[in-house]
Amino acid sequence: MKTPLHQTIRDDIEARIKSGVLAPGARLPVEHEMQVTFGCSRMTVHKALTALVQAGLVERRKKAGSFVAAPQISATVLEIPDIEAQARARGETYAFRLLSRHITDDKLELTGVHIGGGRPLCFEYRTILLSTVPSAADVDFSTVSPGSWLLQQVPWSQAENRIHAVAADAKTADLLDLDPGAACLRVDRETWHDGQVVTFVQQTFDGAHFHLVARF
Amino acid sequence: MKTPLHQTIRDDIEARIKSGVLAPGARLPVEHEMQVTFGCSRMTVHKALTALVQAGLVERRKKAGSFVAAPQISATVLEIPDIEAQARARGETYAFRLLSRHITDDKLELTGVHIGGGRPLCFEYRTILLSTVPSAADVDFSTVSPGSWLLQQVPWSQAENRIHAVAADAKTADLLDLDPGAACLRVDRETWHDGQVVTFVQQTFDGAHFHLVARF
DNA sequence: CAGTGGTCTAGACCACCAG
DNA sequence: TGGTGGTCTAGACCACTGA
Repeated sequence: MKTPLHQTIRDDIEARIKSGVLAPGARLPVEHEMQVTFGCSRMTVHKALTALVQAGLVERRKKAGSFVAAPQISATVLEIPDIEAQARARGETYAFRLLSRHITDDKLELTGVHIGGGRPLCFEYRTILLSTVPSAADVDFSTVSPGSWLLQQVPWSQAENRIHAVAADAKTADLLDLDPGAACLRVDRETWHDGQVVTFVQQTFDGAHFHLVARF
Repeated sequence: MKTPLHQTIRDDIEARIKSGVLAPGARLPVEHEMQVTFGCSRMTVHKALTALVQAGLVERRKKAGSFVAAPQISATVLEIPDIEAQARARGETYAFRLLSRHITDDKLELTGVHIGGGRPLCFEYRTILLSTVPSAADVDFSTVSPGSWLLQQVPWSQAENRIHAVAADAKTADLLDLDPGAACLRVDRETWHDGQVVTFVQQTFDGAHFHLVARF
């Protein structure tokens, strides 16, 4: 048997929940019982149940027991696109074309267009906080995409993405080769590191040719 | 000490990664060493490291060791809105107004508007597969939102969400009290249960007053 | 081949909290 | 207050895989 025992137990219970045999609110056997039915130690049962808790399928309360959790759509995993990686994955060329560069106070402001396969994919407006990333002032972003540069400079930051639908203004429409007023998907991402804001970026995509996918 | 030891270990390593003391690619001590430095059993160290692997901060390879993972923007957690719950959370009244109901073959087609605080929040077009949920044919959705009804009927399904930006057509604009052509955020969600499609829903939101948030 | 992580055991003590 | 889950131990064997 190459599949771990705790995985087998997890799958067994998960199948019973997803098939509806165990309805939401139903009580599961206590660890001591399952230890007997599966013929293993309590730790192994516990590991399986802990995984189910983290998956959101089970809720556990001391003294009360373990219960099938109430279903919830709320939390899904969203794949935020790495524009460069996506373009290259399609076998297309990729380039970042810098449009403007401006320094005010301690902020570096950039605008540019991500180009894949010769076509404009995304308009980007970005500010980089020089107080957090001073070296950004000396980088030539006409050859390097600021996104990938920052990813290497400031690892393991936290980010918040806000997803909007906006009408393309004249400038954006021109750059993305759209009709003015066309519906666009805009992703605003603020990135933090160690409590300090690193960068804020607005990325605007053609709504007709771009969408985000989130799976549960 | 009320915080678990494995949590302490996890936090310790996580802090060193996020502060940059441990850069991406850096090798972590082997479990046997950490067991000594933290003065605990190997299982406890293992539990902490396993949690870090699941969080995507650490990668582990047998014989090679444990390494700080390369940062990745790609995977974030998106909070798919429960329209009714959100409205009620704001202290507003909520209602679902059924606009049309139509049965073709084995599909039930519905359109309706989610209304919160007296204002239209979202236009919804939905198909429910009667072969999967036969009882849906007999439900009066003029009093019950089909989304919440289905959530109770078919627990623990899987879903895929696609997020688009679209221009409001005349009908949608009228229903949502928008100008025709206004940019709207549209969430298409297909729901599965046990390999069978349960429902497909298109929800259209006013882009000016609605956005999605995804945190990492 | 040997170092490393993955898994598992058979116990133990404790905090919590519903009955 | 006793049942339940949360945690932890000090071992053990094994699978994998990189040096």
